[in-house]
Amino acid sequence: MENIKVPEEFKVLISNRDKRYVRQCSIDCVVFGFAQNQMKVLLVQWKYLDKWTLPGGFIHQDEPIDQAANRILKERTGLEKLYLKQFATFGDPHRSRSKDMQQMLDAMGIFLPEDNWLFERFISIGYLALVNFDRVTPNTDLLSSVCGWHNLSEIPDLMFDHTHIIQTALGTLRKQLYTEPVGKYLLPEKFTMPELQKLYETILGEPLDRRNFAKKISSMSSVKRLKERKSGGAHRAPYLYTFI
Amino acid sequence: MENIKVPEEFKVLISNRDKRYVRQCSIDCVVFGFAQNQMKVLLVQWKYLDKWTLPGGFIHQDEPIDQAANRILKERTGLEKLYLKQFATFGDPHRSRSKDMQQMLDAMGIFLPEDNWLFERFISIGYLALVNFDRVTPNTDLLSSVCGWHNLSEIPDLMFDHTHIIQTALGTLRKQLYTEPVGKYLLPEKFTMPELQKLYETILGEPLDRRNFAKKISSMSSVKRLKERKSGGAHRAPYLYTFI
DNA sequence: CCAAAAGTGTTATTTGTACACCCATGC
DNA sequence: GCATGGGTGTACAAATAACACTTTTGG
Repeated sequence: MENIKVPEEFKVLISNRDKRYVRQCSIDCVVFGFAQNQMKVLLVQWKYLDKWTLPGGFIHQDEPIDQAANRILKERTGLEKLYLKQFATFGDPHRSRSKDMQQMLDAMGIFLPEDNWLFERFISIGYLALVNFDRVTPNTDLLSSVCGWHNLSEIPDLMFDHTHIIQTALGTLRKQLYTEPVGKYLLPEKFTMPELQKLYETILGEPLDRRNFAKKISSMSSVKRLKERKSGGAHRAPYLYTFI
Repeated sequence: MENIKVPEEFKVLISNRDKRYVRQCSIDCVVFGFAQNQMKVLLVQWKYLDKWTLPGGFIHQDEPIDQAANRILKERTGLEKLYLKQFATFGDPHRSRSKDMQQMLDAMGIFLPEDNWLFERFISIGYLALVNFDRVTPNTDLLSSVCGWHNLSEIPDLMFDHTHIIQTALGTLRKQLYTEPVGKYLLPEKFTMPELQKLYETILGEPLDRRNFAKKISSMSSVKRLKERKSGGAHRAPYLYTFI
């Protein structure tokens, strides 16, 4: 373990937590993207450990929680503005599983007293984000070796209760499908009706009728058909649409 | 102020907070009841102060948050089982308004250092409860002089952001009106169709058509019409219904 | 000209909404 | 017998669901 180099500033942070952060509260973000006809979730892999988590962080003492979630995701995705909504708060006392935390610290060669704040119970506020896949530049930080997309259907083993958090977020997204313009955030500015339909089918996990879907979407005032068509593909060129 | 008698155990609790509770996290409950054709909200008035708040409390370190909310409400209402759902988490850094807290302590003749935990920022998890008005026995505790029902339309000035929390809870309740069997929790076991309709109209704040309402409710499999009618009232005796 | 995808319209069913008359009861 | 509230049905409109053919394009 001696050859592992843990950044000094990290050691300071975790061994002597400063008072900048709200105690025992954290934020976990489920960032959904859509690409290659798959729903994607942004995950972070921890250095010195082969485990993944959701991107998350802590809340500054003077910071609104929505703003904290935005800050955390700006660091991870490079995006300043994105669809971001609180969807649930997770407060099982065993959700943080200090064993996972211990394992991570062991892997880094860091040994902390039992009363260190990292072993405290955390209550986590879950945020659901929708982003345009192509605009995201996943960023690592001091503690993470990889930050990247995973297919929602092939999520690796996650630490803590993060699998459960993703499932809850997906349920929330499904409920909101026809009340929030999810395509506006998940698709590029211009998109075709079949692309939008595929997005809906992927989120719902079931096929939809093309004609009824087009009718339903066309009745939404926020979706506008452009004069252009998407050229380049094989077969008949589909119209492009955009959200106003 | 010298003649105010503050319980000794309370002084111990607030001046030297024990480690039983999760730091900087609290729970606030919006308890809705229905009586006299009015929506009611349970509020607590603080001793030595003329201000009201929602019933709330803190979370034990080893306690799931849903269980904490249940414990808090059992103390306040006497009810073990009630409809109780997390609906949002409130995390504005100024929501707890330490000025309110200071005023309360001043009124009690208690002077605490600035770094006392009571002046910390609190992030509060909002719970929405639906209860049968008649089954509730509102209870006071060490710190509260009154715990009682208020008409939702005549809520007094509340401390902190509790007015906002109630508004958010009401919005949540309205959205859930036709997906959750709210009558099951807000009305007595047996009720009439006009009573149920009045409940819905009160929550929505708008009149509904009698025939269409009855049709809609009758199509729900969870509502059953009994053979009995409600006797005693003037005019034609209405049928009784119940949730299965 | 053929395969593959995109565009479009009609019908039947269900759901929602508007609306009026008769019935039971207490006074 | 009348005022009040409770029970019920029908007709129209809107939304939903099922379903098939034609057009465009590349190869």
